[in-house]
Amino acid sequence: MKLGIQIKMNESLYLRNPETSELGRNIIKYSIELIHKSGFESFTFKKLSEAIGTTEAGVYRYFENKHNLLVYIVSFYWGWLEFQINYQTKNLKDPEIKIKKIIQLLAENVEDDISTGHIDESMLHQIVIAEGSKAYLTKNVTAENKLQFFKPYKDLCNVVVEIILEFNPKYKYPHSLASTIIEMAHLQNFFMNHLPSLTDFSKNKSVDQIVAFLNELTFSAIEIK
Amino acid sequence: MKLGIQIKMNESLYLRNPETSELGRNIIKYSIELIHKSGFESFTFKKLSEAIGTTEAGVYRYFENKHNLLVYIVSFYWGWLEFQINYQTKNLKDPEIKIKKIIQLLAENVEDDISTGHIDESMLHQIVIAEGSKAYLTKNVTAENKLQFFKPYKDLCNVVVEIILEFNPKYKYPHSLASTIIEMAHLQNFFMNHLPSLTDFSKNKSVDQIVAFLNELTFSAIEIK
DNA sequence: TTTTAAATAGTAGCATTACTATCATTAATA
DNA sequence: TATTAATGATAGTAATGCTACTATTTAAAA
Repeated sequence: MKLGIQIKMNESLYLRNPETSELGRNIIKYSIELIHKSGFESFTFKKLSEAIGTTEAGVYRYFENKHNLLVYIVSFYWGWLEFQINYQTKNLKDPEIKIKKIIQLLAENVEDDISTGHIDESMLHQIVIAEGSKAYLTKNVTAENKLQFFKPYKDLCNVVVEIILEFNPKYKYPHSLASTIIEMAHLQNFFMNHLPSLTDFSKNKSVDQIVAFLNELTFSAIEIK
Repeated sequence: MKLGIQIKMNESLYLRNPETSELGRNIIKYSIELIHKSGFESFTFKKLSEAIGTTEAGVYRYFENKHNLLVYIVSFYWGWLEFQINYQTKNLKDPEIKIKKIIQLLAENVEDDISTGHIDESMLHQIVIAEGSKAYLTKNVTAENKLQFFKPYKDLCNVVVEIILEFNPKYKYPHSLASTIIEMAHLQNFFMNHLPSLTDFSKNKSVDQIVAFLNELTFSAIEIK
């Protein structure tokens, strides 16, 4: 039996669970490829269905629209990342080491995780960097938030909050700092690669520099004076 | 003679300078209103032209597409904000006070600045919070960056960089910290209003808390040990 | 085994979006 | 007055986003 991570997805994200059929899994697989290759704006269900070898209507049976599909794959990423973080920090006692591990996992380039079969986490990571915030930057945030569209993101944020408070229970802004770390791990990566003058990392484009920046920023903020 | 701030816009953003005609100024004015009201995704040149009382083709004579129009109004905002920052910090000597002033100007709700006539800066501020990052989160960033689409943003970032280095010339990440402050001044505001559990500001929704968070974060990062 | 219903796939179409082209009219300028 | 530039009106095209309907396969019940 093959060992696989099972990430339970919010049912209101889809019309039919894409994990339950070959077509469904292909929708996820090829949408990741297409969005990665040409960006979310130029991505359409028409192009996706042609890539898969099905029809537009076939895709619409699984997802109401491309926005929900984006939220689905982004949510999958956050769920997967939370799993990685829990797995890789569960034996660590020192909250300082845990935070450093988390920052590294957030910022570092992902290698494809074979345990999830058809999903290429490395591509997914790139998508979340470039398109992730489009999941919540819409006029429907409030409605979608009520449907729990952003729960995986919030859950991840709360994992970070807990460890920040473990390090310094008196720190006043654990949630804002956690969301700052998560967002900046991605945004500084995007800037480094596309708008390097907004960062200090232009020389060799290594994520290690982002990790160093975030470590300094985080620990100088939460250290107990 | 009426005193007005003149913000020189990048010419490759438009086909015809919208500042030079009534129709052009209306395009800017009503696009800010419509994007503010219904969001950038649902904004179309058709709807805009109907709001103005012209035709779609009329709008297309000024802007190649709605993306360039978004970049135009977002750029205007950054240019306007840089002007405000320069104006309000020019007599300050102490870099600590300057940084605090900048953070306040970045995070605080903008009141409409009558000196720019048809442009409502308060609405514009809301748009930049919710839609601003869509200006650069595209597959064309590199090409658009070469055309200087993001220069006003970078210029503002550099203003912050200079003052950070004035405070602590040895600080290693002035650019990344500056872009973090700018992005977070907006994103924490968005989260506070729409996804409050990602922040620590849910109670009374005051931007003062964002200012306090960013001040602490910034000065703990750059203080000389 | 046949019948029948459920699930799934494919076809076709429509309204909107994102643009482009043409031509007449008006306003500004030489 | 002639010329140019800006606007307005109208039309058209291709792509997008989505829906309704029809055909086919599959699986359960008779």
